[in-house]
Amino acid sequence: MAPRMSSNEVQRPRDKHFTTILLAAQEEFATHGLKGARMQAIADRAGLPKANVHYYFKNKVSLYLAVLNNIIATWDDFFNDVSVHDDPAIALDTFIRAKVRLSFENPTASRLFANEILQGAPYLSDYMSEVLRPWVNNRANVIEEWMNAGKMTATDPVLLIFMIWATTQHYADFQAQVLGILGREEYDDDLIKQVSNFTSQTILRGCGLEPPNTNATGN
Amino acid sequence: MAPRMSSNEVQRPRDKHFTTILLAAQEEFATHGLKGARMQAIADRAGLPKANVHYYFKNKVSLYLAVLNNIIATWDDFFNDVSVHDDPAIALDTFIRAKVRLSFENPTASRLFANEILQGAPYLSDYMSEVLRPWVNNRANVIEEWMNAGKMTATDPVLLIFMIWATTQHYADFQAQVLGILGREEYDDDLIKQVSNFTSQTILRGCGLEPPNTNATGN
DNA sequence: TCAATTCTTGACCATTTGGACAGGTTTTAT
DNA sequence: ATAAAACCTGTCCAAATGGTCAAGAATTGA
Repeated sequence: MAPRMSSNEVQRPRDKHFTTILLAAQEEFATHGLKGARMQAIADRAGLPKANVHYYFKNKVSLYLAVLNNIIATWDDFFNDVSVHDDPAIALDTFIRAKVRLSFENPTASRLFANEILQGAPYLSDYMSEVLRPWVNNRANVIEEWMNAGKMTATDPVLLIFMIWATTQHYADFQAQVLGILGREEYDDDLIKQVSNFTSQTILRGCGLEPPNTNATGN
Repeated sequence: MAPRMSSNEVQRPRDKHFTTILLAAQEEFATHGLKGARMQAIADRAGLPKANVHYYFKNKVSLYLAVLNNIIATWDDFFNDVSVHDDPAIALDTFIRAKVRLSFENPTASRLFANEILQGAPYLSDYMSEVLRPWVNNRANVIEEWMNAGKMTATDPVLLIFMIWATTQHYADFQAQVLGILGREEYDDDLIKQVSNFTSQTILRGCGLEPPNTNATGN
């Protein structure tokens, strides 16, 4: 899965192609899924002959897995560090805004995941049960303690996390629909701000929290 | 696209195969998208030889379009009939619950749409701009009048519709993820109820509305 | 009854697709 | 300098795939 490296594990300059292919594959897989993706299309996106792609990646599935792992490794969630002692309004507001920004600025990763999950998450079932599930439960506990402390309305914290994911990822996964309905050609900073504000305010209010001052936060 | 019919336009018994194929294709396209879907797989799902599928549908794209049109024709939205004179809390609650129910009980249609939009909605751009866009704007106007009348908090009504879509469809499109995180094998009525209540309550509160009594509505 | 129409399907074909590979070029280490 | 290692790619191939077709079976209308 990784390129052959010299014994001291230092990446060589040539291995930039490795990254190029990974990104090209991410785009192709994100729009067409595993079965729908074409190795030739990936090679074209990368600007390389197909045989060169096969030099770096044994076959389509291993390339797909490399892309998935690469995305997962990149994720470093804001919400990780939040604890009971933090202010829930600020924590959730920060989390939501970060997710919206990610959706607008790096939609392909989100789309690739969406595609994988639409197909029944055949290559992510382990990740789901062994990584994501514990993460969600852990974060849900923090939210629950906020609720127990009377800092916010008591509801299901897991469903709250689902709601935040759904609303924010929507702008990555359904970009074509959003743009079509808004009658726009592309996303711009104004829309990010608008969506961030709306989403944060509506969800926080929905949890019985007072949204932090919008003008003060500035994004 | 339609099967050959006798001159008086009455469907023959044999044309049940038409529907069978349409449903089989819907499942295959929902999980693998247009490019990823295999005609043989559709034939297998339908329990028919591939050549028979081609008797009813000229080629893959025309079958895909037939499925899309069939789904769109099926949709009859609760929220269509709502007007300014209705109570926003009841109208939105009803809308949200209907969408949740649809997501849980007929997820394939939602997934097929998700797949199409992930690919950039190449076969739905007309539908987006000529049907969905007017619909959204029209419904947004109703919501806006509620806001102007002080019946609910003033925010962006279009983004509110997006939020409702996103949160409800999430349970259809990301079923594999939801089940994986909840550690369940399948959806059940309890979860529908739980999700309906949570989603309705949180979004309504987020709009400054008092959610209708949960126990009274019964679903 | 019987001819016209509709439906069914095994066999087949052209193209696409994932992938192998050999022979060559470039880089690296000594 | 030179051998070893890493990298590149044109060419090829077997399998998969979308789609055709002709011959036959079933149904229909008169």
